[in-house]
Amino acid sequence: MLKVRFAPSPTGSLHLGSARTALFNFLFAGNKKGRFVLRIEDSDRERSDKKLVEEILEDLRWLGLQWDEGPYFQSERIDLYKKYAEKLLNEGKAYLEKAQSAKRKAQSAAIVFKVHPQKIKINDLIYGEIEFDTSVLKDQVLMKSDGSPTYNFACVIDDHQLRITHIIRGDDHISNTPKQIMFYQALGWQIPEFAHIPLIMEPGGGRLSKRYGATAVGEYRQKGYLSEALINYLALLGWAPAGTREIVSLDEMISKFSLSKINKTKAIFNIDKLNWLNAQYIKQTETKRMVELCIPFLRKDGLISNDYDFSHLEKIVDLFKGRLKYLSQISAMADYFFLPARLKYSKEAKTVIKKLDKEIWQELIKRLDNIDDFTPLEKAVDFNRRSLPIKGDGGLKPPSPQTLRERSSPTGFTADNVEKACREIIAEKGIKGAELIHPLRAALTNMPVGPGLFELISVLGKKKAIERLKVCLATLGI
RNA sequence: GGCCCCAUCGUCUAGUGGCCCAGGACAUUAGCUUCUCAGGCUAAAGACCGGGGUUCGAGUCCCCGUGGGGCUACCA
Repeated sequence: MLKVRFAPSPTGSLHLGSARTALFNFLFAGNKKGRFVLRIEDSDRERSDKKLVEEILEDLRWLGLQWDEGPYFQSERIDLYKKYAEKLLNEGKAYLEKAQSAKRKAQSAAIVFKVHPQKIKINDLIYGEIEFDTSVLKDQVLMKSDGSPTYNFACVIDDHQLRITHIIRGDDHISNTPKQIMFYQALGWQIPEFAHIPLIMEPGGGRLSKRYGATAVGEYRQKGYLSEALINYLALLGWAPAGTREIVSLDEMISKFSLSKINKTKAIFNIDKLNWLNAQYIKQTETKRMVELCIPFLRKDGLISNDYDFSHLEKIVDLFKGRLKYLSQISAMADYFFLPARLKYSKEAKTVIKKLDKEIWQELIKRLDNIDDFTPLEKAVDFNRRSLPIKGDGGLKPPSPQTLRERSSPTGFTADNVEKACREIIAEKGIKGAELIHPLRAALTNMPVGPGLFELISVLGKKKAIERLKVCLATLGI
């Protein structure tokens, strides 16, 4: 049975580079119908944090990288490491070394592995043949004097015990491989296959670090990246499916995945391309799901409360779906749909608004007001019948006129009708479209940019639109 | 310093000796679309690190140089 593992250490949040390592393990296991094991390398008690473990698990689940087995914790397996270290000690393959410094005086001795000179050759599934000479290596500590195992030793014991067949990890571990192979040899264990994947670098060169920007998966989630987009981007960094398509689903990646297609070159992280991919995914996503994804951001920014109107949100989100790079942008882009009429305008907005004559403003309000906001009654009844989620039509109570009015679809106040009204004024007053449209946008949104104005007004609704225009004109003394 | 790894447009990559005067994507620039921005569409610009070999033929194989990265902990 083919088995791989992902073994993060909880000394920090899940890093993008680690996430990519997890992804490649996941893809390989999926492609080969093997098992994907999760192991937490928390043998360094001082630097490990329980809270971070939970966070890492959550990030992995969010990414859709569900493991088949585990998580195992190294901290719970100390006896195991000790047992094998003592075995090597008894066989004369390791020796005790008394602590040198005064600081470690009270502690017991470390168990140190005796390194014998030899040539070790590995056949890396990505890099190919690599040869090492162990004569340049110092003797290796197995168990520290505080009783905890060193990384390389614990790693070997665990990978063997867990029957890991393929070790896929970052290429910063290449130099650790010969050390680990010596342990496998000394213990008489079968050596697994190795595949080292290149690290992710930051634009200036050097490992991707906080200096550059967000490096933790959680930060991208919080900013409103879709997990599919992040996965897609990470996969594309160092691996390319056949063909020229860039947007690839997780299932497709699994079926097409192959370790031999992974590049040996380290890849530089590029936020622009991630943004582009994320925008593509946002555009593709069904509006209903987009609303659900946006709700937490709108709530966090205090724009909606518990009793939001889902169908209205759908219309708003639809307006911005094609313009978002990531979800958290929605609040700043769409806040005017949620906030009360504006009393303060930017200098630029004021200037634009004042360019339109008072009488045109008045005419505009009149025309908008003349657009019928409600569906004829019969249609409204139909609409309600279809939309009320009550089983068995027979038991349906006729809605009150009040409910009917509230629930009726505002089919009259459409983008088309709003545009018609505006175009009429434009034609009658002999002005250019932009001369009316820009001030109107500024008055309604205080923004120089945004979605198509007529659609925007339609979604804003007749009542709100007119109220805002009136408040605006009063405030600016027009 | 020692050991190990890597090297195609600014970035991610395709390319496994002839299909490559090197293809795609992001970013950039220009045009079109339009009420703005975004988007969409079209086009342009842009790379085989350098030097030696091998071969009829090299981005592709070998060597050297240069550059980048990793390891060199009782960190993982």
